[in-house]
Amino acid sequence: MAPLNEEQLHQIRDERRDQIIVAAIKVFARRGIIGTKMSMIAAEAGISHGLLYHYFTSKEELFTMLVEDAMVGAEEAMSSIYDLPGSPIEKIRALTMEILDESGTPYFMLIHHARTSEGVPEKVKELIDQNDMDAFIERLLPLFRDGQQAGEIVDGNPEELISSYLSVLSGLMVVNAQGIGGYRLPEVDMLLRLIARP
Amino acid sequence: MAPLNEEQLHQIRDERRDQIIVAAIKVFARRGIIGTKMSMIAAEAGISHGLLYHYFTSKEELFTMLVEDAMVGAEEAMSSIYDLPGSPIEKIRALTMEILDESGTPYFMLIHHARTSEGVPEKVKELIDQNDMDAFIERLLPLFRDGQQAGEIVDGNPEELISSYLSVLSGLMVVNAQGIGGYRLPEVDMLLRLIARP
Amino acid sequence: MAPLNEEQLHQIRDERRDQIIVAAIKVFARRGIIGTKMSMIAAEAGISHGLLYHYFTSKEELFTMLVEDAMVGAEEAMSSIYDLPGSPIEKIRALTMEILDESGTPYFMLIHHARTSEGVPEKVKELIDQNDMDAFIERLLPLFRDGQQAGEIVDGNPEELISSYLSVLSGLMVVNAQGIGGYRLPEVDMLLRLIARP
Amino acid sequence: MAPLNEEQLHQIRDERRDQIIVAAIKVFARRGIIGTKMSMIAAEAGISHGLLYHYFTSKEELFTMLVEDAMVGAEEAMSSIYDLPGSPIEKIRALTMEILDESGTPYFMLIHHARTSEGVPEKVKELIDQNDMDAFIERLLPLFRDGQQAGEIVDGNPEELISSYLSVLSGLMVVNAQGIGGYRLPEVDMLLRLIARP
DNA sequence: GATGAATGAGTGTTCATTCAT
DNA sequence: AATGAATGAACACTCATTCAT
Repeated sequence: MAPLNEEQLHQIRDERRDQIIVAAIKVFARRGIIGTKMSMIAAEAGISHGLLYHYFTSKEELFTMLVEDAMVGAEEAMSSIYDLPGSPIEKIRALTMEILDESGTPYFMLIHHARTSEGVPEKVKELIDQNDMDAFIERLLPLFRDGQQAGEIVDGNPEELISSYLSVLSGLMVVNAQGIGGYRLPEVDMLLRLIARP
Repeated sequence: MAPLNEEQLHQIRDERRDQIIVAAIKVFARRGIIGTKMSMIAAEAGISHGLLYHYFTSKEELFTMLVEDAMVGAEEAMSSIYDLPGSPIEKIRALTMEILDESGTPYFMLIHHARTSEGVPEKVKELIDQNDMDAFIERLLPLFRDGQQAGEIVDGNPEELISSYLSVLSGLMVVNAQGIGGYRLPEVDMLLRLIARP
Repeated sequence: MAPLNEEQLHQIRDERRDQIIVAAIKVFARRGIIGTKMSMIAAEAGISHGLLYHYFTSKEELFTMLVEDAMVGAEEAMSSIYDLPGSPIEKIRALTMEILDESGTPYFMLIHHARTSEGVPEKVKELIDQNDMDAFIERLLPLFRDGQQAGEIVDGNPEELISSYLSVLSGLMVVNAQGIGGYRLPEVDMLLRLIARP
Repeated sequence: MAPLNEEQLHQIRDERRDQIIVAAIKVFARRGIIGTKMSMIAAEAGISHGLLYHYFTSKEELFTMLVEDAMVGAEEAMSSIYDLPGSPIEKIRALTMEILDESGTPYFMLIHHARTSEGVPEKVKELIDQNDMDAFIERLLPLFRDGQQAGEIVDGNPEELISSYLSVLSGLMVVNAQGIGGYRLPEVDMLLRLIARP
């Protein structure tokens, strides 16, 4: 009796959801939560604003979901480097390149906006504050320790090294995110000097 | 019945203007142009929101003026290091500390917001894009060249070095500006490794 | 391949229509025309909201039709008491119980909402206003006259007696309709004191 | 320095508040909380809708406040009859007339809507459910007991008598509230027969 | 100069209704 | 006939800006 079978329906829904998500990441990343109008997302996704609300209950919910996804994605990226071949410093080089790679930027922008904007549910901010940097440090600690023992990485408190290094990367992503120009993304080799032993 | 003479009135005007400017920098820097409500600035300045409009025609005008001032101020800071004693790298160290110093942050945040926000007249954005980084490079070029010749600074295209270095500093200011935590400001010595010869 | 013959289709149509009508009465009676969403009716009827529009052109049309039906039904109930045995006051007692009986309430609520809501076409309101009470008075007039002559009913203008009595009953239905509590449905004997000679 | 002194300001505020309250009661009473648009209240009060929000945070808050006020007012009306001269039944007659008087109707409509509508904060519904009828019964109990002892009021559980009687009055107000006609407000003497000993 | 009441354009969200399948 | 994705008009609420005092 059903005019569209279960599967077709499911497919449409998934397509639309993805359309919306892609559009939303793009707009949110550029403009933040306050600067983003639902109508912008709808326009970017090529649908009516009403349809957004078939898929997401509210702007807040949509943003929150994206941030959570972004955090999972960031952590996965962080973890994945252990599977890579090479010495610690080479792994860090690979990670650095992946982070600064254009495709990853929107996720970091999302997290940045989540941290600094107003309209974000307190719940999300706490989630980010607690999770974020500490979780990343946790992940990278073994790698940096190895690097220090191997003499590839400068001495000093490894937690501080990691958080400093990640802060630099985050900052670069934020200022570079909008292609609006002016800033320059340093070469990876330059960035590695922050932590690499000469 | 004439309660205030010309001069006193003038003085009040200037005082009020300054109050507003200080308050506006503070709020704009933290929240950006969209996230800032005129009422917030008024509250921060301790005046009524109506009075704002005696001094500035609009939110946009106020923001624009602050950005322009900030750019002048940043350039002055840049220039002033030539008056400092010490080797090139020591001057850069001093500049770095000044930039990252809390008091300077709002100006950079303003410029950052001007670059990335919507409500800003295109005219201002262009002004910033073209002026900003190039002007800074111009200023610092002699210093970096000296450093390279003295063997204190790594080889390579000095313009790229400068813009990379300033991009890192800008990024750090942006992610650190809100005291919201998570990020860590690296030590100056660590940052200097980006450009200093070992 | 012709899976259903004319008659079966017709039967389905009628069944669906009835499902919708029953559901709509229930929801409209409780929540009024504004408070009722088409999706509520669809859910109550166990069908999709899209299907509603195969059977009724609009919410307004559906509501209007129900009200008209309700008025016919109410008038029939009014008339039927003449077939009952017993003295006038006993007939009125029976009518009172039937009206206040839970099953009859939705119809009166519908009429009440039709009278007081906005979305209802003015045409329907007028219909109700003119028809409603006067038609009922017409129907009951012989009964009340008989009762007065038999000394069972208090003296006075019978039209006024009837409309007052019916107003009391209507009011009680309205305030009791939602089981939300607080109000109490008086005993029939108490209500009859409004018109019965002691 | 202040352009309008404290007192003038206060007066304006009070005037506006009252304007709004009067307008809101009128519109809410007629159309309920869902059927009432803020723009209707603004129009009725002769102000812009924006100004409503200088005085009340939200539609819900406005409605809630009115209901609370109405309940206080209703209780005061209830209590005041003890100050009246006359026998119990005469006091009840006076109360009945006051309740049914046109000026009191909006308050009861408000309470009615609060009880039956959807958009009402659960908090208010509970407040009403618990308070409302029981509080009224409490107030009137001594009076009805006196009346029964004096032989003016019929025998039977006085709480039930009171709640039945008040339910009848409430119902009449609801069906009569909109001047839309059809219904008839019974004479006080007729209503008193519900409880008065012949 | 100073205040805050007042306005209205703009944004998030809901829901009746349409339509491809 | 039946479904649910899709649209857009309507409404609550916010906030930059104006203006009487």
